[in-house]
Amino acid sequence: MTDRLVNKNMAPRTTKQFEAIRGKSREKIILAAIELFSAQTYHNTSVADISKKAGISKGLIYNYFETKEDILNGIVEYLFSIGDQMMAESRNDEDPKSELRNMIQQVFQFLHQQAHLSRMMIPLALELESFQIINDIMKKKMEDYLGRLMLLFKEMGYEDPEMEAWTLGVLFDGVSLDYAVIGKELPIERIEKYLYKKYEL
Amino acid sequence: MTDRLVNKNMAPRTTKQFEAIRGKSREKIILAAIELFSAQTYHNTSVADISKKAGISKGLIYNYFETKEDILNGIVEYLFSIGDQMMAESRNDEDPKSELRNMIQQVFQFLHQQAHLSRMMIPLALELESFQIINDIMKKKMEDYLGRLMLLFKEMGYEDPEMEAWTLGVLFDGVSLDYAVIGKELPIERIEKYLYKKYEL
Amino acid sequence: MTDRLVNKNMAPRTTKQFEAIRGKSREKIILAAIELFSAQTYHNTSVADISKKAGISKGLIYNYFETKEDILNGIVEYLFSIGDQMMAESRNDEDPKSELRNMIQQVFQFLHQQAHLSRMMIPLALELESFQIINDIMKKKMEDYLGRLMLLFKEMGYEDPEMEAWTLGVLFDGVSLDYAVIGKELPIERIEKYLYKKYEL
Amino acid sequence: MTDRLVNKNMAPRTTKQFEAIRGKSREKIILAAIELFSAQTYHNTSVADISKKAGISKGLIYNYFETKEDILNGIVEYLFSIGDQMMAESRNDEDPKSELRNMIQQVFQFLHQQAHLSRMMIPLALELESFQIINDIMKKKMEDYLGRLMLLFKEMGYEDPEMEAWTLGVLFDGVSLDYAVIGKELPIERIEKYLYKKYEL
DNA sequence: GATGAATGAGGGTTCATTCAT
DNA sequence: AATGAATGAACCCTCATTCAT
Repeated sequence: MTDRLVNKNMAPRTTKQFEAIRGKSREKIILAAIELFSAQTYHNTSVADISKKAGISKGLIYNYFETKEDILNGIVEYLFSIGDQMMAESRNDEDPKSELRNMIQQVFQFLHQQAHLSRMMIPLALELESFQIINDIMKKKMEDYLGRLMLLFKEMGYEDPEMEAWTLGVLFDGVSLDYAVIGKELPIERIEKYLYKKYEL
Repeated sequence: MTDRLVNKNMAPRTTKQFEAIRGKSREKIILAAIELFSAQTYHNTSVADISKKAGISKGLIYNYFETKEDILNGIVEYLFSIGDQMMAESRNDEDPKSELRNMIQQVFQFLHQQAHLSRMMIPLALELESFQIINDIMKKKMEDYLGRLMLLFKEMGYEDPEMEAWTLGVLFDGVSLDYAVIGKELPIERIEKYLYKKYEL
Repeated sequence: MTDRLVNKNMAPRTTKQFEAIRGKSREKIILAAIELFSAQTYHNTSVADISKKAGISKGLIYNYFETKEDILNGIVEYLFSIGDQMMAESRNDEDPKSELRNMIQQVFQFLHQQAHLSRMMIPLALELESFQIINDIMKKKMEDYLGRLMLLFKEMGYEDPEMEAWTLGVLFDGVSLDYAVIGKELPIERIEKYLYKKYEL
Repeated sequence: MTDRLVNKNMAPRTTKQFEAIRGKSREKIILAAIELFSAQTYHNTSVADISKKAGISKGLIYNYFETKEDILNGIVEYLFSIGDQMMAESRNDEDPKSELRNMIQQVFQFLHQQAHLSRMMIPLALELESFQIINDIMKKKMEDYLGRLMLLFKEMGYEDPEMEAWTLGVLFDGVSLDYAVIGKELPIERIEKYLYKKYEL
């Protein structure tokens, strides 16, 4: 009789084991929720739908999230933890032009790969009162992003770097929205190239 | 001869009168729905809410609209009937520069006055499957709009009028989205001026 | 074609008609709830149970009561409107002895006929925090009742009318509790007679 | 010779040790349950609440009790084992007057110190069908108690000792109920004194 | 055209209980 | 003996829609 067998029959799981289980279940729920919220809206997705897609019971979701809305918080955290990583990677301080190029490239890459996320996040961003917490986080991130753009335009010698940054930021949001709405009919590749040319990158 | 006697003999007029009454309740419903959907989302607004705000009974709504979703069609029709009017007025063929200026001005004026409409329409545009009809209409309008812009940029001698038009169109959508989300913190006046300067209008 | 037939096919119900309908449904719900709460506790009775016993749909209950708890308020109001009537009738100012006799008689009559109401109200009275509103009403009624008893004992020349009143009031509650718990095994008739003898009524 | 070695060879002692451990967890559960049921009702207390307050896991509770309801049986047993002890102590056969005084004193002392227990037990006693077992035990105890009172009143020469006993017993229950409901606003000290005076103790 | 009572499916959430470890 | 993740039935409540009047 090995230790493992003894353990199996007599001892409760260790804290570490429980944590591993919890992590896995949590992620299953978040991934299922992202998929469904993107495809059919937060409001048109029931907790039962999520549990079904995640392959778990309805009740278990409330072992990990306090409310359905709380799942959104989980998603936002999850996405930003990925997003932050991505942004950090793009920050090569060589020169402003190549960094700006990187930033633009990243936005369009993101659209190509994760268009469904915009489809999920935009409507939520618009429900101001309901999801204030999410909005606060997004506003903070946006400011960071804009500040960075402004700095780059300043270094590149633009006359009005602030408005230049705003316009580009707004354009990014426009591209996200339009791509989410009309999809492939939006010529994102050509828009991307047009931007490189415009900023001489 | 009283109205009532006339009614007895002249069916067409009666029908018209009915339509006038119908029209009044219909419009009340649409206006109430616009207000509520803008302020608190389609999904967070109940049919009872609409009837209360419109000052009519819940049941009456189903005399004019088959379902709650059908009210959306009504709203879209209503808005476009106004929008077309607006657009026609801006079309002064004098010269492309003043027309472009008019178009930009109109977009920003609309934001100032009707920001809540974006807050309502954007999420709906994103619920692709549910509101395909709305989407089709919007796509058509968008094409008209883009075509017009392209023509103007061509007349103004731009190198790549197609992308120039797309970029401006996308930027308009970005401004709408961002203004709907962050409101007054978006410097729309300065963005507007920046555009006039950029296109030398 | 009579007026009635015309009415039937064309006009909405009058306000009065609606009120009549509402009154009937409301009472059906309250009576069903009293029966069920008495027999199996507030907590062991579901809203579905009530609707089933009342012969209506689950949803309709929320047309008349905001929450399940609100049904309790309705019950308390309903019972007190009956109770007040009863108490008013017993108040014959001839002489204190006959009035006290009436009051005692009433308590015991009530027990005989409505023992199940104690079974419902006592547990609720004990859930202090949850049903504060109900408790407030009951405390007020209790004070009135005690005040009345005190006055009677004073008029009857008792040495310590205040404690005499308290003791009798407490005894009433004890009888209610014990009768609710052990039922017929409590010799209420003999207790009643014993009280008449004790107070020489 | 260490304890562990002893265990290997002496099964009975091992069992005892296990029971000691079992006992500890069992008691922890019961004490936690009493505290919670008193403060917030049986129905408003979850098994999770109990396990948290007891400082053990949810699952462990089901090693000691078959169901949540079964915990109630445990509580009743526990309380009566204490109650019996208390009652035995009060039984000083010197003379009936001092014993009656002792009994009254004990009831009021109990109220002062353990009012929360009434708040827990009374609603449970009223849920007849669910907790029949508990009720049976209580009825038995009640009879013993009443029998004792009757004897005392007989020895003290009262005309109708049976009704005298019932009235006092009922009054005790009324005091318990009212104290549980209105708390300090019930003048229990004065009621207690009033009883001593009434029975000339 | 107009009313609002009535329905019933479905939504979010809780919780006693089980079970692998 | 002990843990807590997992289950699933049940609960309260909402709301689009219907219908008698």
